Parts: sequence; C-alpha cells; structure tokens
Amino acid sequence: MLDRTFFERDAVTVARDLIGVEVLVDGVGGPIVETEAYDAGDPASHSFHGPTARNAVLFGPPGHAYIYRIYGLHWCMNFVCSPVSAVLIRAIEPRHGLDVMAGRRGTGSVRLLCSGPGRLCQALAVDHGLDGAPIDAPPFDLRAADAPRSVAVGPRIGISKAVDTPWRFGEAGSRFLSKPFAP
DNA sequence: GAGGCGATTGGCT
DNA sequence: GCCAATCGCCTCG
Repeated sequence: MLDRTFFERDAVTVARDLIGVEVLVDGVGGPIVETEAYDAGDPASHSFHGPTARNAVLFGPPGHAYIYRIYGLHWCMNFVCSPVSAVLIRAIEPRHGLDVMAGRRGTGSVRLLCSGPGRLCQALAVDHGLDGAPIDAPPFDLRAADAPRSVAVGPRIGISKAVDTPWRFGEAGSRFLSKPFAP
C-alpha cells in the first residue's frame, strides 16, 4: 500500500511516479502504464472555474478518487493531489482478475481490457459510487512499482485547452497504452 | 428553463 | 478516418 503522503505533491510529479504502481479495485487490476496531470490553474482542468457539485472532490484532501461521467456514458478515474490537482488514470496493464475484466468488458481482447480511461473503469467496475473514496482503503489497493519503468512524455489527449502542455506520461513501449507516444 | 458540450469508445465507410 | 451514442453539468438569458 502506498503511503498517503505520496499524493501530497503536485499532480505532474505524482503522474510520473504513478507509472508502474499497481492499482487494484476489489483485487482486480494491474500496473498503471499511462497517466495525465491536471494542475491547479490549468485551463484544461475541471477545477479551473472553481468548485461545483461535480468537481467538489478536487477541492478536498489529496489521496481520494475523483470520478466523473464523460460523454454521457463512460467513467473516468482520477487521484486527487495537492494543491487542487489530479492525475487521470488512462491505462493499466491487465494482470489480476483477467476473467472478471473480460466479463465486464464483453471482449476477449486482453490488449483492449484497460487501454483507455473509460475502458479501465468498466473493467474495474469503477463508477460514481467511488467518487470521493479514499484510495488507501478498500476496495482500493495501491502497491509500489515492482521495477523501475522507462517513462515517455507527451501532450495530453482529447482536450481542447492547453493542448501542447506535455503532461501525459506512460511506460515507454507498453502495448497497453491508449495511444503510442510519438518518438 | 433551455442549449451546448465534454479528460471516450466502438462500429461503419 | 468519420461519426453517432447519451446525459449530467455548466453557462447564459
């Protein structure tokens, strides 16, 4: 289990350090291979326009899950950092509970089980019910990386503001990335 | 109270 | 590569 102070740092630092960290929800999950940072004062962050009903968790203590619905049908999972910032978990490497994930996802393709923020939430059964939940307690279980990873960096995906800010991080060469990093 | 849109995905051309 | 699906939240009137 990660120390709580891990998230008492800025989102960019945490996003880089999360690559390789194992995240399990009720025992299902695997190592994080792709993240994005959304900093305080970042025009692309949900916190930019101040507190609202949806983003209230972002303004609370770090080390909690911020989960929201996107495009009316998918969920996205973030870990809250400090101050008022968050890391979007974009992809993990399926390692534990493959059969459970496949059942939830309705696909046999291991590569597509958790390759994308919406997909991994479906595979791990993450939804609004876990919004605001502390991530150092069940059903979450976060474990330090088993080995150092080579981390690639690039611009974030799918946003319309601050599109050039290089705050997307990923395990170089992983086949479970939602999109490859430019060389 | 109404209108627009999003940190996405999957299916079809 | 393009586009529909689908709805809660936010902004504006």
